[in-house]
Amino acid sequence: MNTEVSSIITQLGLSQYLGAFVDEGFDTWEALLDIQESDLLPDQNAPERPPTAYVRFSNKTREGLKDQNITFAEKAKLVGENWQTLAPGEKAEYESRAKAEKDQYRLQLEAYQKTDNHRQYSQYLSEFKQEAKRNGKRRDYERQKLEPRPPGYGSSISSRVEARSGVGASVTSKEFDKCRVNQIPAISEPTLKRIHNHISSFQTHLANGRVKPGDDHSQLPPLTLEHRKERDNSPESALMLSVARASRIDKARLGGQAQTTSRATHQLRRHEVVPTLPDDLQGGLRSRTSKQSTSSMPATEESTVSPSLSRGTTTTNTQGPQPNGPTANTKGTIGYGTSSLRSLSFGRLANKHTMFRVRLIGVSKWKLSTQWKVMYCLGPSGVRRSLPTGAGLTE
DNA sequence: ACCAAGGTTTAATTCCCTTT
DNA sequence: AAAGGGAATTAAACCTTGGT
Repeated sequence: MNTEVSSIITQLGLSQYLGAFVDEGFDTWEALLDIQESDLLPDQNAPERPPTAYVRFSNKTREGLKDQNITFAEKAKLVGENWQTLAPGEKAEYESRAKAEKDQYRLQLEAYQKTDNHRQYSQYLSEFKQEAKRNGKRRDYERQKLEPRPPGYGSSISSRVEARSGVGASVTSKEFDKCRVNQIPAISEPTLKRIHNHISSFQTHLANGRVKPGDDHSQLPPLTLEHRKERDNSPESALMLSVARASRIDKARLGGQAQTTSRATHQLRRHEVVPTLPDDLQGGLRSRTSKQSTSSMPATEESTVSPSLSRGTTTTNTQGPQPNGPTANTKGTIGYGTSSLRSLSFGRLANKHTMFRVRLIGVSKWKLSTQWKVMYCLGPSGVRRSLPTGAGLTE
Protein backbone atom coordinates (compact mmCIF):
# COMPACT_ATOMS: atom_id res chain seq x y z
CA MET A 1 0.00 0.00 0.00
CA ASN A 2 1.11 3.47 -0.86
CA THR A 3 2.37 5.22 2.22
CA GLU A 4 1.89 8.60 0.60
CA VAL A 5 -1.83 8.03 0.34
CA SER A 6 -2.01 6.77 3.84
CA SER A 7 -0.22 9.73 5.31
CA ILE A 8 -2.09 12.34 3.30
CA ILE A 9 -5.46 10.81 4.03
CA THR A 10 -4.65 10.68 7.69
CA GLN A 11 -3.40 14.23 7.63
CA LEU A 12 -6.66 15.35 6.09
CA GLY A 13 -8.65 13.59 8.75
CA LEU A 14 -10.20 11.23 6.23
CA SER A 15 -8.70 8.02 7.45
CA GLN A 16 -12.12 6.40 7.74
CA TYR A 17 -12.21 6.25 3.95
CA LEU A 18 -8.77 4.81 3.51
CA GLY A 19 -9.83 1.19 3.63
CA ALA A 20 -12.56 1.64 1.07
CA PHE A 21 -10.31 3.54 -1.30
CA VAL A 22 -7.54 1.01 -1.21
CA ASP A 23 -9.99 -1.82 -1.47
CA GLU A 24 -11.32 -0.35 -4.70
CA GLY A 25 -7.83 -0.02 -6.08
CA PHE A 26 -7.44 3.71 -5.60
CA ASP A 27 -4.22 3.47 -3.76
CA THR A 28 -2.16 6.26 -5.21
CA TRP A 29 -2.75 9.90 -4.53
CA GLU A 30 -3.17 10.67 -8.21
CA ALA A 31 -5.71 7.92 -8.60
CA LEU A 32 -7.64 9.21 -5.63
CA LEU A 33 -7.84 12.73 -6.95
CA ASP A 34 -8.88 11.36 -10.28
CA ILE A 35 -11.83 9.28 -9.22
CA GLN A 36 -14.74 10.02 -11.48
CA GLU A 37 -18.37 9.25 -11.11
CA SER A 38 -18.09 6.91 -14.05
CA ASP A 39 -15.67 4.84 -12.02
CA LEU A 40 -18.35 4.16 -9.53
CA LEU A 41 -21.30 3.55 -11.79
CA PRO A 42 -23.60 0.89 -10.45
CA ASP A 43 -24.69 -2.14 -12.34
CA GLN A 44 -26.80 -0.86 -15.22
CA ASN A 45 -28.86 -4.01 -15.44
CA ALA A 46 -29.74 -4.30 -11.79
CA PRO A 47 -33.31 -3.43 -10.84
CA GLU A 48 -33.90 0.12 -9.81
CA ARG A 49 -34.31 0.90 -6.20
CA PRO A 50 -37.78 2.32 -5.55
CA PRO A 51 -38.21 5.81 -4.11
CA THR A 52 -38.67 6.12 -0.39
CA ALA A 53 -41.93 7.34 1.09
CA TYR A 54 -40.50 10.79 1.57
CA VAL A 55 -39.08 11.06 -1.91
CA ARG A 56 -42.41 10.13 -3.42
CA PHE A 57 -44.18 12.64 -1.23
CA SER A 58 -41.56 15.21 -2.10
CA ASN A 59 -42.07 14.71 -5.81
CA LYS A 60 -45.80 15.10 -5.50
CA THR A 61 -45.58 18.16 -3.30
CA ARG A 62 -43.08 19.82 -5.58
CA GLU A 63 -45.44 19.30 -8.45
CA GLY A 64 -47.88 21.55 -6.64
CA LEU A 65 -45.19 24.12 -5.90
CA LYS A 66 -44.01 24.32 -9.45
CA ASP A 67 -45.51 27.69 -10.23
CA GLN A 68 -44.38 29.32 -7.02
CA ASN A 69 -41.45 31.58 -7.35
CA ILE A 70 -39.29 30.24 -4.57
CA THR A 71 -35.81 28.87 -4.56
CA PHE A 72 -34.85 25.28 -4.74
CA ALA A 73 -33.71 25.26 -1.15
CA GLU A 74 -36.86 26.95 0.08
CA LYS A 75 -38.93 24.32 -1.64
CA ALA A 76 -36.98 21.58 0.07
CA LYS A 77 -37.64 23.19 3.42
CA LEU A 78 -41.30 23.56 2.66
CA VAL A 79 -41.58 19.95 1.62
CA GLY A 80 -39.82 18.91 4.79
CA GLU A 81 -42.25 20.94 6.91
CA ASN A 82 -45.23 19.52 5.07
CA TRP A 83 -43.96 16.04 5.60
CA GLN A 84 -43.59 16.63 9.31
CA THR A 85 -47.12 17.95 9.62
CA LEU A 86 -48.69 15.47 7.26
CA ALA A 87 -51.76 13.71 8.66
CA PRO A 88 -50.75 10.33 10.07
CA GLY A 89 -53.17 8.54 7.81
CA GLU A 90 -51.75 10.09 4.66
CA LYS A 91 -48.24 9.48 5.81
CA ALA A 92 -49.06 5.84 6.44
CA GLU A 93 -50.28 5.53 2.86
CA TYR A 94 -46.97 6.70 1.52
CA GLU A 95 -45.10 4.46 3.88
CA SER A 96 -47.05 1.35 3.14
CA ARG A 97 -46.66 1.91 -0.58
CA ALA A 98 -42.94 2.39 -0.11
CA LYS A 99 -42.74 -0.77 1.91
CA ALA A 100 -44.58 -2.75 -0.73
CA GLU A 101 -42.27 -1.44 -3.41
CA LYS A 102 -39.25 -2.18 -1.31
CA ASP A 103 -40.36 -5.74 -0.78
CA GLN A 104 -40.94 -6.16 -4.47
CA TYR A 105 -37.53 -4.68 -5.19
CA ARG A 106 -35.95 -7.17 -2.89
CA LEU A 107 -37.54 -10.02 -4.78
CA GLN A 108 -36.46 -8.57 -8.11
CA LEU A 109 -32.95 -8.18 -6.82
CA GLU A 110 -32.79 -11.75 -5.69
CA ALA A 111 -33.99 -12.87 -9.10
CA TYR A 112 -31.51 -10.62 -10.82
CA GLN A 113 -28.64 -12.00 -8.81
CA LYS A 114 -29.20 -15.29 -10.52
CA THR A 115 -28.87 -13.88 -14.02
CA ASP A 116 -25.93 -13.74 -16.38
CA ASN A 117 -25.87 -9.98 -16.28
CA HIS A 118 -25.23 -10.01 -12.59
CA ARG A 119 -22.58 -12.64 -12.94
CA GLN A 120 -20.80 -10.55 -15.56
CA TYR A 121 -20.91 -7.45 -13.43
CA SER A 122 -19.56 -9.26 -10.42
CA GLN A 123 -16.80 -10.68 -12.53
CA TYR A 124 -15.95 -7.26 -13.85
CA LEU A 125 -15.75 -5.92 -10.33
CA SER A 126 -13.46 -8.62 -9.11
CA GLU A 127 -11.29 -8.33 -12.20
CA PHE A 128 -10.93 -4.68 -11.59
CA LYS A 129 -9.88 -5.20 -8.03
CA GLN A 130 -7.36 -7.79 -9.06
CA GLU A 131 -6.00 -5.57 -11.78
CA ALA A 132 -5.81 -2.67 -9.42
CA LYS A 133 -3.96 -4.66 -6.83
CA ARG A 134 -1.54 -6.02 -9.36
CA ASN A 135 -0.27 -2.79 -10.81
CA GLY A 136 -1.70 -0.15 -8.56
CA LYS A 137 -3.76 1.27 -11.34
CA ARG A 138 -7.38 2.15 -11.40
CA ARG A 139 -9.77 0.93 -14.03
CA ASP A 140 -8.81 3.28 -16.80
CA TYR A 141 -10.37 1.13 -19.42
CA GLU A 142 -13.72 1.84 -17.86
CA ARG A 143 -13.42 5.58 -18.08
CA GLN A 144 -15.52 7.35 -20.63
CA LYS A 145 -13.22 9.50 -22.64
CA LEU A 146 -14.40 12.95 -23.49
CA GLU A 147 -14.46 14.14 -27.03
CA PRO A 148 -11.17 15.74 -27.84
CA ARG A 149 -11.50 19.48 -27.66
CA PRO A 150 -11.07 21.54 -30.79
CA PRO A 151 -7.95 23.65 -30.96
CA GLY A 152 -8.06 26.85 -29.01
CA TYR A 153 -9.78 25.49 -26.03
CA GLY A 154 -9.24 27.15 -22.75
CA SER A 155 -6.41 27.18 -20.35
CA SER A 156 -6.22 25.78 -16.93
CA ILE A 157 -7.04 29.01 -15.26
CA SER A 158 -7.62 27.32 -12.01
CA SER A 159 -4.12 26.12 -11.60
CA ARG A 160 -2.54 29.51 -11.71
CA VAL A 161 -1.44 31.74 -8.99
CA GLU A 162 -3.26 34.90 -8.06
CA ALA A 163 -0.58 36.78 -6.29
CA ARG A 164 1.41 37.77 -9.29
CA SER A 165 0.60 41.44 -9.33
CA GLY A 166 1.71 41.97 -5.79
CA VAL A 167 5.13 43.48 -5.26
CA GLY A 168 7.74 40.84 -5.39
CA ALA A 169 5.51 38.00 -6.47
CA SER A 170 7.95 35.27 -7.16
CA VAL A 171 6.05 32.25 -8.35
CA THR A 172 5.50 31.67 -12.01
CA SER A 173 2.40 29.95 -13.22
CA LYS A 174 4.40 26.99 -14.34
CA GLU A 175 5.92 26.64 -10.94
CA PHE A 176 2.58 26.98 -9.29
CA ASP A 177 1.11 24.34 -11.52
CA LYS A 178 3.55 21.94 -9.99
CA CYS A 179 2.57 22.85 -6.48
CA ARG A 180 0.02 21.13 -4.40
CA VAL A 181 -1.52 22.54 -1.30
CA ASN A 182 -2.39 19.65 0.87
CA GLN A 183 -3.14 21.55 3.98
CA ILE A 184 -5.37 24.53 4.41
CA PRO A 185 -3.81 27.58 5.94
CA ALA A 186 -5.74 28.75 8.96
CA ILE A 187 -7.05 32.23 8.20
CA SER A 188 -10.02 33.33 10.18
CA GLU A 189 -9.96 37.03 10.85
CA PRO A 190 -13.44 38.51 10.42
CA THR A 191 -12.18 41.25 8.19
CA LEU A 192 -10.58 38.86 5.85
CA LYS A 193 -13.72 36.82 5.78
CA ARG A 194 -15.76 39.84 4.91
CA ILE A 195 -13.46 40.70 2.07
CA HIS A 196 -13.53 37.18 0.86
CA ASN A 197 -17.30 37.06 0.85
CA HIS A 198 -17.51 40.35 -0.89
CA ILE A 199 -15.18 39.28 -3.63
CA SER A 200 -16.85 35.92 -4.07
CA SER A 201 -20.25 37.42 -4.51
CA PHE A 202 -18.84 39.89 -6.95
CA GLN A 203 -17.17 37.46 -9.17
CA THR A 204 -20.47 35.70 -9.60
CA HIS A 205 -22.59 38.71 -10.24
CA LEU A 206 -20.09 40.52 -12.32
CA ALA A 207 -19.73 37.49 -14.48
CA ASN A 208 -23.43 37.45 -15.04
CA GLY A 209 -23.55 41.08 -15.92
CA ARG A 210 -26.00 41.63 -13.14
CA VAL A 211 -24.00 44.36 -11.54
CA LYS A 212 -23.59 47.69 -13.20
CA PRO A 213 -21.73 50.81 -12.23
CA GLY A 214 -23.53 52.62 -9.46
CA ASP A 215 -25.61 49.64 -8.45
CA ASP A 216 -26.24 48.99 -4.84
CA HIS A 217 -24.12 45.92 -4.60
CA SER A 218 -25.54 44.80 -1.30
CA GLN A 219 -28.86 44.00 -2.95
CA LEU A 220 -28.31 41.86 -5.97
CA PRO A 221 -31.26 40.96 -8.14
CA PRO A 222 -31.69 37.29 -8.89
CA LEU A 223 -30.71 36.15 -12.32
CA THR A 224 -33.71 35.50 -14.49
CA LEU A 225 -34.05 34.02 -17.90
CA GLU A 226 -35.45 37.33 -19.06
CA HIS A 227 -32.39 39.09 -17.80
CA ARG A 228 -30.13 36.81 -19.74
CA LYS A 229 -32.19 37.14 -22.88
CA GLU A 230 -32.22 40.86 -22.54
CA ARG A 231 -28.49 40.93 -22.19
CA ASP A 232 -27.81 38.57 -25.01
CA ASN A 233 -30.25 40.26 -27.37
CA SER A 234 -29.19 43.78 -26.61
CA PRO A 235 -27.83 46.01 -29.39
CA GLU A 236 -24.53 46.10 -27.57
CA SER A 237 -24.37 42.39 -27.65
CA ALA A 238 -25.13 42.37 -31.34
CA LEU A 239 -22.38 44.87 -31.94
CA MET A 240 -19.91 42.84 -30.02
CA LEU A 241 -20.86 39.76 -31.93
CA SER A 242 -20.27 41.49 -35.21
CA VAL A 243 -16.94 42.67 -33.97
CA ALA A 244 -16.09 39.15 -33.08
CA ARG A 245 -17.18 37.88 -36.45
CA ALA A 246 -15.10 40.45 -38.24
CA SER A 247 -12.16 39.53 -36.15
CA ARG A 248 -12.77 35.88 -36.74
CA ILE A 249 -13.01 36.17 -40.47
CA ASP A 250 -9.92 38.28 -40.53
CA LYS A 251 -7.95 35.91 -38.45
CA ALA A 252 -9.07 32.98 -40.51
CA ARG A 253 -7.89 34.77 -43.62
CA LEU A 254 -4.53 35.33 -42.04
CA GLY A 255 -4.28 31.74 -41.08
CA GLY A 256 -4.69 32.45 -37.44
CA GLN A 257 -7.05 30.80 -35.10
CA ALA A 258 -10.71 31.55 -35.54
CA GLN A 259 -12.42 33.20 -32.65
CA THR A 260 -15.75 31.99 -31.53
CA THR A 261 -18.53 34.49 -31.43
CA SER A 262 -19.57 34.00 -27.87
CA ARG A 263 -16.35 35.51 -26.78
CA ALA A 264 -17.87 38.86 -27.52
CA THR A 265 -20.49 38.51 -24.87
CA HIS A 266 -17.81 38.05 -22.32
CA GLN A 267 -16.11 41.17 -23.48
CA LEU A 268 -19.38 42.98 -23.26
CA ARG A 269 -20.01 41.87 -19.76
CA ARG A 270 -16.59 42.76 -18.70
CA HIS A 271 -16.65 46.28 -19.92
CA GLU A 272 -19.99 47.32 -18.57
CA VAL A 273 -19.02 46.62 -15.02
CA VAL A 274 -17.20 48.67 -12.45
CA PRO A 275 -16.39 46.52 -9.48
CA THR A 276 -16.65 48.01 -6.06
CA LEU A 277 -14.58 47.04 -3.13
CA PRO A 278 -15.01 47.70 0.55
CA ASP A 279 -14.10 51.25 1.54
CA ASP A 280 -10.91 50.33 3.22
CA LEU A 281 -9.65 48.74 0.04
CA GLN A 282 -10.87 51.32 -2.43
CA GLY A 283 -8.06 52.52 -4.56
CA GLY A 284 -6.09 49.45 -3.91
CA LEU A 285 -7.45 47.23 -6.60
CA ARG A 286 -5.11 46.47 -9.39
CA SER A 287 -5.58 44.67 -12.57
CA ARG A 288 -3.25 43.66 -15.25
CA THR A 289 -4.40 46.67 -17.23
CA SER A 290 -2.08 48.69 -15.13
CA LYS A 291 0.91 46.82 -16.40
CA GLN A 292 0.01 45.73 -19.86
CA SER A 293 -2.27 46.97 -22.55
CA THR A 294 -5.74 45.59 -22.25
CA SER A 295 -7.39 42.59 -23.71
CA SER A 296 -6.71 40.96 -26.97
CA MET A 297 -10.06 42.24 -28.12
CA PRO A 298 -10.83 45.68 -26.79
CA ALA A 299 -14.41 46.85 -26.53
CA THR A 300 -13.65 49.85 -28.64
CA GLU A 301 -15.44 49.40 -31.90
CA GLU A 302 -13.20 51.25 -34.34
CA SER A 303 -10.09 49.44 -33.44
CA THR A 304 -11.46 46.00 -33.98
CA VAL A 305 -14.32 46.12 -36.44
CA SER A 306 -12.24 47.15 -39.40
CA PRO A 307 -12.04 44.39 -41.96
CA SER A 308 -8.50 45.30 -42.86
CA LEU A 309 -7.04 44.28 -39.58
CA SER A 310 -3.72 42.65 -39.69
CA ARG A 311 -2.05 40.57 -37.12
CA GLY A 312 -0.71 42.60 -34.31
CA THR A 313 -2.95 45.61 -34.71
CA THR A 314 -5.93 44.18 -33.00
CA THR A 315 -4.58 44.97 -29.61
CA THR A 316 -4.84 48.71 -29.88
CA ASN A 317 -5.92 50.14 -26.61
CA THR A 318 -7.34 53.51 -27.51
CA GLN A 319 -7.44 54.49 -23.87
CA GLY A 320 -3.80 53.87 -23.34
CA PRO A 321 -2.55 51.91 -20.42
CA GLN A 322 -4.53 52.32 -17.26
CA PRO A 323 -2.68 53.95 -14.42
CA ASN A 324 -2.35 52.21 -11.13
CA GLY A 325 -5.00 52.88 -8.58
CA PRO A 326 -8.75 53.26 -8.62
CA THR A 327 -9.25 54.04 -12.28
CA ALA A 328 -7.86 50.71 -13.21
CA ASN A 329 -11.11 49.29 -11.97
CA THR A 330 -13.12 50.62 -14.84
CA LYS A 331 -11.36 48.42 -17.31
CA GLY A 332 -10.18 45.76 -15.01
CA THR A 333 -10.26 42.14 -15.82
CA ILE A 334 -12.73 41.53 -13.04
CA GLY A 335 -15.96 40.15 -14.21
CA TYR A 336 -15.48 36.80 -15.69
CA GLY A 337 -15.77 33.81 -13.49
CA THR A 338 -12.67 32.34 -12.07
CA SER A 339 -10.37 34.28 -14.31
CA SER A 340 -11.44 37.47 -12.63
CA LEU A 341 -10.21 36.30 -9.32
CA ARG A 342 -6.97 35.31 -10.78
CA SER A 343 -5.77 38.81 -11.36
CA LEU A 344 -7.03 40.31 -8.17
CA SER A 345 -4.63 41.66 -5.71
CA PHE A 346 -4.70 44.57 -3.41
CA GLY A 347 -1.91 46.83 -4.46
CA ARG A 348 -2.07 49.10 -1.49
CA LEU A 349 -1.57 46.20 0.78
CA ALA A 350 0.71 44.26 -1.45
CA ASN A 351 3.53 44.30 1.00
CA LYS A 352 1.46 42.78 3.69
CA HIS A 353 -1.47 40.97 2.17
CA THR A 354 -1.90 38.80 -0.81
CA MET A 355 -4.96 37.14 -2.10
CA PHE A 356 -4.53 33.81 -3.74
CA ARG A 357 -6.20 30.53 -4.12
CA VAL A 358 -5.57 27.26 -2.45
CA ARG A 359 -6.77 23.87 -3.20
CA LEU A 360 -9.18 22.50 -0.65
CA ILE A 361 -9.59 18.82 -0.44
CA GLY A 362 -12.69 17.14 0.80
CA VAL A 363 -15.02 14.25 0.31
CA SER A 364 -18.16 14.87 -1.64
CA LYS A 365 -20.89 12.52 -2.65
CA TRP A 366 -18.89 10.11 -4.65
CA LYS A 367 -15.37 11.27 -4.78
CA LEU A 368 -12.50 12.87 -3.08
CA SER A 369 -12.85 16.34 -4.44
CA THR A 370 -10.54 19.25 -4.69
CA GLN A 371 -11.65 22.79 -4.99
CA TRP A 372 -9.99 26.09 -5.45
CA LYS A 373 -10.88 28.70 -2.91
CA VAL A 374 -9.89 32.29 -2.67
CA MET A 375 -7.88 32.91 0.39
CA TYR A 376 -6.51 36.07 1.77
CA CYS A 377 -3.18 35.63 3.31
CA LEU A 378 -1.01 37.69 5.60
CA GLY A 379 2.62 38.05 4.92
CA PRO A 380 4.93 39.37 2.26
CA SER A 381 3.61 38.93 -1.22
CA GLY A 382 4.64 35.99 -3.27
CA VAL A 383 2.73 32.85 -2.72
CA ARG A 384 5.26 30.62 -1.17
CA ARG A 385 6.53 33.24 1.15
CA SER A 386 3.08 34.32 2.15
CA LEU A 387 1.87 30.90 3.06
CA PRO A 388 2.17 30.12 6.73
CA THR A 389 4.91 27.72 7.58
CA GLY A 390 3.78 24.21 7.08
CA ALA A 391 1.01 25.18 4.72
CA GLY A 392 2.08 22.31 2.62
CA LEU A 393 3.07 23.79 -0.68
CA THR A 394 5.01 20.97 -2.17
CA GLU A 395 6.50 20.47 -5.54
C1' DA B 1 12.51 33.06 -31.75
C1' DC B 2 11.46 32.43 -27.36
C1' DC B 3 9.41 32.81 -22.66
C1' DA B 4 5.87 34.12 -19.40
C1' DA B 5 1.47 34.70 -18.55
C1' DG B 6 -3.26 36.09 -19.64
C1' DG B 7 -7.42 34.52 -22.23
C1' DT B 8 -10.99 31.38 -24.08
C1' DT B 9 -14.92 27.43 -24.75
C1' DT B 10 -18.06 23.48 -23.55
C1' DA B 11 -19.29 19.83 -20.88
C1' DA B 12 -19.10 18.01 -16.50
C1' DT B 13 -19.67 18.57 -11.86
C1' DT B 14 -21.19 20.74 -7.63
C1' DC B 15 -24.25 23.19 -4.92
C1' DC B 16 -28.65 24.52 -2.82
C1' DC B 17 -32.05 21.30 1.11
C1' DT B 18 -34.87 17.78 3.17
C1' DT B 19 -36.11 13.07 4.73
C1' DT B 20 -35.90 8.21 5.05
C1' DA C 1 -28.39 7.90 -2.19
C1' DA C 2 -32.49 9.43 -4.11
C1' DA C 3 -35.64 13.41 -6.07
C1' DG C 4 -36.62 18.09 -7.50
C1' DG C 5 -34.22 22.53 -11.50
C1' DG C 6 -30.94 25.40 -12.64
C1' DA C 7 -27.12 28.51 -11.46
C1' DA C 8 -22.35 28.42 -10.29
C1' DT C 9 -18.04 26.59 -10.82
C1' DT C 10 -14.42 23.88 -12.70
C1' DA C 11 -11.22 21.06 -15.92
C1' DA C 12 -9.27 20.55 -20.13
C1' DA C 13 -5.27 22.08 -23.92
C1' DC C 14 -3.94 25.49 -26.64
C1' DC C 15 -3.79 30.47 -28.59
C1' DT C 16 -2.34 35.23 -28.23
C1' DT C 17 0.16 38.90 -26.61
C1' DG C 18 3.96 41.56 -24.50
C1' DG C 19 8.46 41.75 -23.76
C1' DT C 20 13.25 40.44 -24.44
